[in-house]
Amino acid sequence: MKLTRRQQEIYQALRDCIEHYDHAPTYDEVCRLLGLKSRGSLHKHIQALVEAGLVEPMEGLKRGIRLVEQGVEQGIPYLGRIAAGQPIEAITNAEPMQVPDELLGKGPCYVLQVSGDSMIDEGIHHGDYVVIERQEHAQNGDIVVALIHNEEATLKRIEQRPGEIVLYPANPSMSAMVYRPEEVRIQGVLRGLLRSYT
Amino acid sequence: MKLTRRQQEIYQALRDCIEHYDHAPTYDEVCRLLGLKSRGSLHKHIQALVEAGLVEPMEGLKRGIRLVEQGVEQGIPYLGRIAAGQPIEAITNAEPMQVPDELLGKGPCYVLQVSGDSMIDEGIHHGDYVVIERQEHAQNGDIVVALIHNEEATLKRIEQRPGEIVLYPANPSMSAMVYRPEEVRIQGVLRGLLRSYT
DNA sequence: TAGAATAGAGAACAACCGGAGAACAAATCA
DNA sequence: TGATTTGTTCTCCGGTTGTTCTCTATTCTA
Repeated sequence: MKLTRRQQEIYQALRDCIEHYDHAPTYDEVCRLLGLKSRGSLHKHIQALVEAGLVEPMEGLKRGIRLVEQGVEQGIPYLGRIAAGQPIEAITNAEPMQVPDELLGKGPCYVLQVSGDSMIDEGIHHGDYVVIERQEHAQNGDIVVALIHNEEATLKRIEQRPGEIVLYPANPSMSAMVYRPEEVRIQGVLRGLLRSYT
Repeated sequence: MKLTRRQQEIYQALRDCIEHYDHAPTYDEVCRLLGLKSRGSLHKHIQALVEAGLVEPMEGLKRGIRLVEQGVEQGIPYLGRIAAGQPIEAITNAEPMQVPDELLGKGPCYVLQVSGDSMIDEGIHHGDYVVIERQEHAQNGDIVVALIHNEEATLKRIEQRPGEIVLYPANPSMSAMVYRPEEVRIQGVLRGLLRSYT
């Protein structure tokens, strides 16, 4: 979305205004500051800025005009290695990582680095980065991040049957594990994979 | 598309003008700056620049004259599937693809989609995207894009011996191929891999 | 030298932009 | 609660701005 000249002007004025004040200014205040006599006119401009992603839309609830924080290309949080034996939420040190849109799911995602070769037959190697969509349910056959006994996180293919959950590794030297449903928590579903050869 | 002398002049003036201003200038402003008295005259020149891809077309909207941003955040060119049997340079339809920095080499790179399962034991599957750094030499053991007999491009692990080049697939049902050095051209080295599970 | 290509002037036009203001509903205040 | 503020939606209007057109002058070329 490209801004017109007036929209740029107003965005600038808005930035200045918001630095000076420390509360979110109302339409009337901004109108007075810009010499506008009609809230309706301002509203059209603000609307354009909202669509351009520069101003927070106010869903009827909050009042005052707020700018969106310009978090420069945040990326997806990288949460460390999997098979490290702790729940995903527990990891706080989440530095962002740039991931192409094609590898993302629809919902919130995070990135883990794979440790071990338990999924080698699926082409998932030690050291690969996997993109995981955060969700607590999965379809049978999905590859999921599963937290077992609330302490060990692992990447496996899942099969959910009445009364039991089977986690299949993809490695001939390892065998499938069967759990009771309450022993396993799904923490996300595999959506993408990245590998660096350098 | 070739520009006339006047069109080049105007393009230069436009660049300067846009650096000075901080907003997109209107036709009238540029006319004044160039000493033109008619918008219509300028319009013809701008139109030529739009067709040359140097100025953004303004699709009926009135947002002033904007230059086309060159090269910023373009992404890596996606050149199509490998094993399609044609040299990489021959492909012209190169739409950009966003690739994380971690997967890039130092030099210019491109992206191919893998066709076939000849590298399955290396965890490279049919449909995966590979990031290739464009270079004509490789170290033994590298996975490279090799062009054979100037017509068939393929992704293989390379072993260069005196007088011969061996290309190893990573698939038990396929065997290594031996070529004379002049039969094989290296077109790039594997640097990264992307896979989507959606 | 005739004709084509290039440049500019100017008029006419339609679409867009920016603004005014009224009316309304929801949130907030007294 | 009732009154006021505040965001939203709507219509209307005038000026700006991009576009299109015709006409003319100049330069280049065959």
